[in-house]
Amino acid sequence: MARRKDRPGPLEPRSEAILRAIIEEYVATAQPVGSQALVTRYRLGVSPATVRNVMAELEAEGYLDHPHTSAGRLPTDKGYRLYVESITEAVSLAPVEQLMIRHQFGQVEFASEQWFRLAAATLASSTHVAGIATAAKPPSCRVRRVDLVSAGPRMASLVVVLAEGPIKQVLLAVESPRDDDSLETLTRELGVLLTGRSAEGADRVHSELQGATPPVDGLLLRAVERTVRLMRDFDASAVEDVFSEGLLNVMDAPEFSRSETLRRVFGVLQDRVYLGDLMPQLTRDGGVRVFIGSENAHSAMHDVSLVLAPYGRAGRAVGVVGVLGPTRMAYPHAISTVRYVSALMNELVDHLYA
Amino acid sequence: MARRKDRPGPLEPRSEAILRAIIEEYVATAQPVGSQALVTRYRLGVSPATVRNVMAELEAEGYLDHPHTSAGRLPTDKGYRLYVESITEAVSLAPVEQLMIRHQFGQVEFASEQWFRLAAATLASSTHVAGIATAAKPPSCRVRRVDLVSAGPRMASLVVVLAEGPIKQVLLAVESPRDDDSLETLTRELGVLLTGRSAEGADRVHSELQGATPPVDGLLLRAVERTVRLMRDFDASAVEDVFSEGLLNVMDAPEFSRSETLRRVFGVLQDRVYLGDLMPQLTRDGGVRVFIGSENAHSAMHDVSLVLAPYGRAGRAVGVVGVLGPTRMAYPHAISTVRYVSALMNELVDHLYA
DNA sequence: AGTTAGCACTCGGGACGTGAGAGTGCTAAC
DNA sequence: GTTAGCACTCTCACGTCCCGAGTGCTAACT
Repeated sequence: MARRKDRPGPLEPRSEAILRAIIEEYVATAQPVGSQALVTRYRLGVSPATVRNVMAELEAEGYLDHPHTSAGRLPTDKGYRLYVESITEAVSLAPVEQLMIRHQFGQVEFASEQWFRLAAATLASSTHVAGIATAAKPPSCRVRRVDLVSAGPRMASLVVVLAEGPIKQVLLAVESPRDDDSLETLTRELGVLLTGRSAEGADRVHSELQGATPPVDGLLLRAVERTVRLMRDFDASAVEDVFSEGLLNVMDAPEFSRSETLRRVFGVLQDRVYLGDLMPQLTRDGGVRVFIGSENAHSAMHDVSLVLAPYGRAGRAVGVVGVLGPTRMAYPHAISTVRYVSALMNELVDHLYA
Repeated sequence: MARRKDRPGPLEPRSEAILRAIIEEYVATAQPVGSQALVTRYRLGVSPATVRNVMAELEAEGYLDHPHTSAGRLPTDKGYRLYVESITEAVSLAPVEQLMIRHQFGQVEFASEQWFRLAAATLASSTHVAGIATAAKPPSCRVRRVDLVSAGPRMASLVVVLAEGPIKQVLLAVESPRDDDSLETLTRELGVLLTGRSAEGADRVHSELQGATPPVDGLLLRAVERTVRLMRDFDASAVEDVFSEGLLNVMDAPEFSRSETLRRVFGVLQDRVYLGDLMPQLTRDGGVRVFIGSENAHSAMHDVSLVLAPYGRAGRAVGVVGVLGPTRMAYPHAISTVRYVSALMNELVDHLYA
């Protein structure tokens, strides 16, 4: 061997071509692939014996694995990683698919819950794995408007519209019945007190009201307090709602036909914290990021890969879209689809802030 | 046989006891159950041979089935139906479970999205099958409040608060930039025009505005038009959002370990129309209703059962809660849990309108 | 020196046969 | 009407066997 120096540096082109072929074959068949099958199916211009030698090397360097002696090879996470690195920039989505996706986005209310759901569904159907989308969320919020409306004899509904779009609603118990006029007055007072406030600002208002003499209306105070709480909650989380579609696609993969692992994966996914922790990485370099198997922080995710990209406007509203599938995933297509969808959503959001 | 008249009327008590035992055994084991196993495990006071005779009868009458000659029996949908009829009123939920469920409902915002999600999740975890809940929805809506707030240079967010709670939001494109004051004015006009209107009322307002001379502000007109549209959509659908949790629980059942059917089931479920069609039946007689396998209208649901109950206040806001699982389901527990949860939700909603 | 043909070896998995076990239906006795 | 007895059926688990795909190694080839 020429470069038997064991430097982990770049592989020889031939080795890389073989690794690539193995991965593509394995992704397609889910079967360990052997040297014979490879040379016949891919024009490699070398004999099976040579392929075997290369395979042995690749295995020694940790790119391939070997379920048992007389079985073919399959890629390790490290192997996938190398493969993904080599294709990330290259691939772009077929124009037909671009059109189909773009068309779908025209069908629903922009930036509504439907919109995010659609993003996830589109990714799912286009890649045949699970699609994920989080609602776009600004890093911090201000009160745009507050409304207190009656919701029954003993209940009032507090509606808080935050800058950049999101709306929050909670019910408040009303100890003594109020007529609509009284609520109207309270709404006006709330508006004066809270409009334009950040969470901290609202909190200061709350403190002042608490100490006020004479004491302010109890309902007013509680409304302010709830507003503060929901704003704090909002600021604290890095992502808003998580929408996922096509989780069943992943179930189809033979490696998951049954297992308990999938259920754990879904659990982790619904937990907004996990995606939230990824946000900084994603927004920092902006493009599509791939997390392969054991590269995922959470152990429940060690058998799946995530292909994620941020979208939105830094400082205004940002979210994540992407797909989740088995590590044995069609990365080129997944990456190009995610890239396209995120770019499209960027474009649409940009239009909003143009 | 005494009553060999073949009248489909009530079974002899002994036959029914045996059917009951078979169902309970089959639900527990998912294995066809044989006469021997039955007599040893349940004190039936008769010999296996007798049980076999009864089984043969039950099979002839369509309550049992027979995968192959030398296998045990398993219940048909008709068998489950009889069984369910015989237990529906009887069972009530264990006090411990009641407490646990009640406790959970104290943890989240009343009548929020979280609340419905919780109902589904509670049902799922308590019954180990999938839980379903739809958001409570009044049969028709009126405008409680309208707000138009800026959502970027070329966008405005239209927020419509409907009576009985629900809030709708859509984005409107703004052709020429508006300052906040101008939107404020529009909001006031919208309030005057729409507050208290039903969908029809709002539509009339829209018609009048359309013909008005001089023509009214284009954005105002569009805001009214969108309000009408979303109110119509709201009125048209019998159920609002459908929340489901624990779909994976169902996947665990051996009969579904893999199959395509489940995916179709989930698809149907997310389609609000299906549950919507059931609403009239559910609200009419108010209690828990069970739909077993082929009793379900949609063919995709022929392998699963639904246990559903309405909740809410007729004329105000109503929704559905329930569970979905394999026909081989622990009906007594499912029924009692659904009944309890729906009663609890009723209680909480009643409190609101007290 | 790298490449390749040849070859012995290893496993997994499908085909096959077999026996045990569970279950049935029928008949005849209780 | 119930039950014991029995012959029969079918599934399933288990062992055996063998084939084939695949490997690693060595020796020859370019």
